[in-house]
Amino acid sequence: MSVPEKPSLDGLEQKWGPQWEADRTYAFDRTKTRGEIFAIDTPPPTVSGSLHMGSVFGYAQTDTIARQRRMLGLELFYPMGWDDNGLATERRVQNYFGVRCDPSLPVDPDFAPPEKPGDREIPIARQSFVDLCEQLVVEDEKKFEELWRMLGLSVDWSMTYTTIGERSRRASQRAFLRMLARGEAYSSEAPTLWDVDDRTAVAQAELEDREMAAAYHALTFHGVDGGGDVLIETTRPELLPACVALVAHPDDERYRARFDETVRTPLFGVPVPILAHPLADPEKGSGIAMICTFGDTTDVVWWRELRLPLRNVMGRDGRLVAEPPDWGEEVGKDAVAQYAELAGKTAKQAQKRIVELLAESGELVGDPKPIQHPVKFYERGSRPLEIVSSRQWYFRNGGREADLRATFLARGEELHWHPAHMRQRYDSWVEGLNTDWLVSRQRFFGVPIPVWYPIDDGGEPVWDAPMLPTEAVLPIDPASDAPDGYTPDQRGVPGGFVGDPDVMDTWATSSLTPQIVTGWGDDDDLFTRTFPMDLRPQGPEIIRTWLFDTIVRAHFEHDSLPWRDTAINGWVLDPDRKKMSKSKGNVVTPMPLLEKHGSDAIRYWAASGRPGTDTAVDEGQMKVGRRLAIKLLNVSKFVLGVMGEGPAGPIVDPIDRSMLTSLAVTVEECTAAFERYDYARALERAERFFWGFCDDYVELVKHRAYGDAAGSEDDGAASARGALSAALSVLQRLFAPFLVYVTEEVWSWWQEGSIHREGWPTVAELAPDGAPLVFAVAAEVLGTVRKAKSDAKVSMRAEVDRIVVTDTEMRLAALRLAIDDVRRAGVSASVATELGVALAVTTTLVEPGS
RNA sequence: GGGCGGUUAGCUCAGUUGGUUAGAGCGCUUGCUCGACACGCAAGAGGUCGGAGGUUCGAGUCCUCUACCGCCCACCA
Repeated sequence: MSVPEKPSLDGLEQKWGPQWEADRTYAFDRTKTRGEIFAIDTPPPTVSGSLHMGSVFGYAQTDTIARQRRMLGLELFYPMGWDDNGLATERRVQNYFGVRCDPSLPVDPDFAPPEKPGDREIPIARQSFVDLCEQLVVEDEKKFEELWRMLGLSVDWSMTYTTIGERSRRASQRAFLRMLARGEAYSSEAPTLWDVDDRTAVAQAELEDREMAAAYHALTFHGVDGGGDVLIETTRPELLPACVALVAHPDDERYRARFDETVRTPLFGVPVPILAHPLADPEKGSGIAMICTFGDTTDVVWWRELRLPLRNVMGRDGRLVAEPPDWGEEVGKDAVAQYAELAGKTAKQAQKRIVELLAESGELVGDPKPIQHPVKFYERGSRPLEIVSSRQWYFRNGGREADLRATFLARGEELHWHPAHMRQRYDSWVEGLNTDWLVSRQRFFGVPIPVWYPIDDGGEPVWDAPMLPTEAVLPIDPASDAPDGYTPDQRGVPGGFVGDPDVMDTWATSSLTPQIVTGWGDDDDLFTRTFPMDLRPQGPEIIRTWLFDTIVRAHFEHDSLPWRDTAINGWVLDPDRKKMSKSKGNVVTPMPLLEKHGSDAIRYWAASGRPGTDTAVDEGQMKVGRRLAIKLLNVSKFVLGVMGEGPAGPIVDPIDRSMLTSLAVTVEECTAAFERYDYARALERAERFFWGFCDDYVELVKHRAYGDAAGSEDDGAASARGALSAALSVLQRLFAPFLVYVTEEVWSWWQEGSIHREGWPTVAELAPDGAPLVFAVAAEVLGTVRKAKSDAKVSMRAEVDRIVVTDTEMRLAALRLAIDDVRRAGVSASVATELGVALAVTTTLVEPGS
């Protein structure tokens, strides 16, 4: 046994981190079988610069559960990954180096990124861009691992994966091919939500609404064959050249007589029909809307259901296309001339110009009326999404099939949610799905879609006849590999082939993390030992993406859930309880806080946040955690100190057994709480007992434990030492999942091996038959004596002549069993008891000088 | 428009199936250097548990209505 003279928290991270690594304390033993393993599908954090407090919060909570399960004797399968593929990384590379990917450029072998990003982004070849992405993520991932190690996450770092890594690409492409073979993946030319800055399609799951200022513009459509003018209101007058119809509600009396009539658009004079559709809202604007291809998703529904023609004007760069759409033969040159005023302009510029033109022609009625309305954005985007028609790959997810939606709702019910109410978010998301999952992205740093297309004799790709690789050759890159039966020089020539230019969305790969980490398809032995996994911990904001998508993939591939339980952590708020966001500049970075308060203190803060409950970054709470850790150092030093005074045990004294019984109750509560994934309650229970143990029990028995009682040694002293050491062992282990460094330190003072590989405390190892009242009453009496001394403003060491305790017979009987400990803890000459109805204590202090 | 969560001491939060004078930490006040602990210890002040009604012997805890805050979802011309 070796206890430092002056215990300290400083340097514990640097001392134990390398030790755990050297001892392989958290290494996974793959000889264990499925029932002996607890498998956690750890979220791979997005690699985009730095981790934030929200990640620290969630991962620290998960780690407490991992550690408690490990102490229960389960073998932890707990790998960490980095989600480095995708647009987040591309964005970061663009900003970090000041470059932009232009896939039309050839590779410049001498290319080197600028020292500092310039004012204008430098266009570079695809491969050069991908190289920079790979270079930067390696840097970032090093920093991420450093932080996680400092935080004390008990992952097996030898199993780390990345979503751009070879294993992930192989799994992702294999799953894609299998879904294609089963008809769960398909490609289709269709209207698609499009980000004009990133120049890629985006999925429903990546949308967010933002309140934007706009204005209703009232426009006159002209009746033909004697029909009167029709007034419509629109927020997007610039899409007038894309107008294909007007639409009103079938029951709307104002327009009922005019359905199927033709009117002509203002400025362009294009004939369009007036149609009826129940989605038209009589309350909105003038009750009749213009349908354009496409202003919003409602236009898409109308266009599809009313079988309208396509008149696209919006280009993929967010500017109106050069040529006007096909308006039919009877529309004259004037219309083409009017359109030339708009061609090449952004939506905003075009709107300004067309409003001027409409005002001049007198077809704009009154002034535009400003409104605020929600507009769809890509969640990372800065300009509103447009809708363009394009060929894309989709995975079926129930967006177009009610049966499949019902299947996924049932999967949601099958999953155990912690807290349970988080399932509501899943349900409302699945119920609200309206398209299949769009997985292709017109981007560069991602898993390529493993498909080629033949090129016909006319030089056009045959999109409907994709050529596929065999699973054995995966992963492939269709941009550099050639399909079977072709040679590389046939790329891009008639009769040759072309690779699919797109990559998969990052979620199309990260939705396979359970398959990737468990070795699906690569390591069948590991797979059967670990899949389906036990727990998916994650944040609430990615239920609709990561959690749902992962369920979709496992359902199709394995006809099962990917995991049994999910624990959804809360959101982290800034110290003023505002949502943290980079744009607000209130993001708190973790490393300075870890260095200031210590890892255990940060973990304590995180574990104090209830499951699923939003929690503010609170340095006060971190200080409390630090204080707890210090207390654990000191009380451990005390207990181990008195153990050096003489033999420990057997535990025969009633108050010793009473304390241990009370601790046994705490152990039960902590164990039950952890079973429900409620680490916060477990911490709170352990902590509550611990402070009572330090403040009351230790004070009550310390004199006896020192062996001062009847000279040298007696049974009482041995009993106290036995109880103190039994309690210390249990308490150190109860705190081990939370305060990982300090518990390892104090454990090392008197035990062999890591505390993190010790058994979780059990009721059986404590005295389950003590009378809880003995310790409780003794502590209460001691408290009143302390109050008397405090009121008298004297030291707690001040001598007392006489303590008289009045209470009920039952409580007095309990007290008598500990009366000598109470007398000495109170520094009193005597303790007398008197029968009464409730606790009352008179404390007679020895007069100073008497 | 639909749904979920929250509203308890100045602040941040506990309060498990309804049960004696509602808890903790921080902050505040007053003391205390005693053989674990001044990165400490002890004691104290401070709340009619958002509002209204109801069930019950008894409600912070259950029911109804309501206000406010946060979030999720929604076809948003």
